[in-house]
Amino acid sequence: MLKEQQFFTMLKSRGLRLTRPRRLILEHLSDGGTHACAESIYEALKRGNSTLGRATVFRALKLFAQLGIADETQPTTVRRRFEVAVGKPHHDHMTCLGCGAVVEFSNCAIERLQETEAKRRGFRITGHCLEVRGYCRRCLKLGRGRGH
Amino acid sequence: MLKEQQFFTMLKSRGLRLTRPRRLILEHLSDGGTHACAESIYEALKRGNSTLGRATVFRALKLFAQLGIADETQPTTVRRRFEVAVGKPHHDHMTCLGCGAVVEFSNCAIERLQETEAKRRGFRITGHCLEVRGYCRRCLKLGRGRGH
DNA sequence: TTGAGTGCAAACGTTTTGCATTGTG
DNA sequence: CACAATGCAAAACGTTTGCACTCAA
Repeated sequence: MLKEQQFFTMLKSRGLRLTRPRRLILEHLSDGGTHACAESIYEALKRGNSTLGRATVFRALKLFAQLGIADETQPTTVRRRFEVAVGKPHHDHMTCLGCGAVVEFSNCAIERLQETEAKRRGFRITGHCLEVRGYCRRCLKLGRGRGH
Repeated sequence: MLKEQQFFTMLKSRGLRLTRPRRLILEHLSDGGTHACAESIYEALKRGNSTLGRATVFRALKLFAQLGIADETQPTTVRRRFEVAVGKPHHDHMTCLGCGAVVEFSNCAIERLQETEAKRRGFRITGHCLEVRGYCRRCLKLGRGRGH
């Protein structure tokens, strides 16, 4: 669990400040347990803190993600993308957070393991999406994605 | 590859019609190769077909997905969700298309295989998201999710 | 000829941005 | 006291919807 002192240090080293909203939002994200969205955090905190703005929550979450304190549960869908589902070999994606490049890959063993997990739960799979996030070779060479 | 006659039959059996925009959009999705979004399809087709409307593309893509002709490449994110990334056990999701239920699971072997694929490509993983879509035990019992 | 499908524009819900104000370090 | 961060309102963005018109069967 992240201590407030650690948080303060992380911010300070980048010339950033530990403010009341940031403290509250991080606290809520930690305690709330499961995957929270900006709106639910906003609503929860707004009750006890009537001046909080939505934009602040969005800005804080983005910051936390950049600092590696928080992660997005699902990959960010900017625009919905579709592909023909008939007779096409499946593939997954590695998305580079540095340059946006998308590396495609496929691995049958992963698919088989998914199938195993699904069977165990009586779940019938019709499709899946695996998105790996991180930094590509080129960005790592350029020094991006070092501190995580 | 889906033949036009097949497409026509699929539509007709549901009282739907094979229209010029639908034919063009499906064609583009097939030929275009990679994951297309509504906007890119719209722009591409707009050039040769000046009366096409954006809404038509969105409606067609939704229809194709319902018919099983097309699949969404990424899971649909309504609101971005975040979780604390420090000292929390990772888990993935199985989402039921019948009732919306989310089944959580985790499998280290899958994670290791991802790592292997990443290493092979010089990619450094900072996170990932795996969403399996299909039908849960309960919905299957109720007869949902039978047709392919 | 009928009603499914379209194009347009306006509405929607989530996220971002501009800017004057606040408050941390 | 400087300037990072905020709250607000307006803009931006992808998507959906209402409606009169069109066109496939």
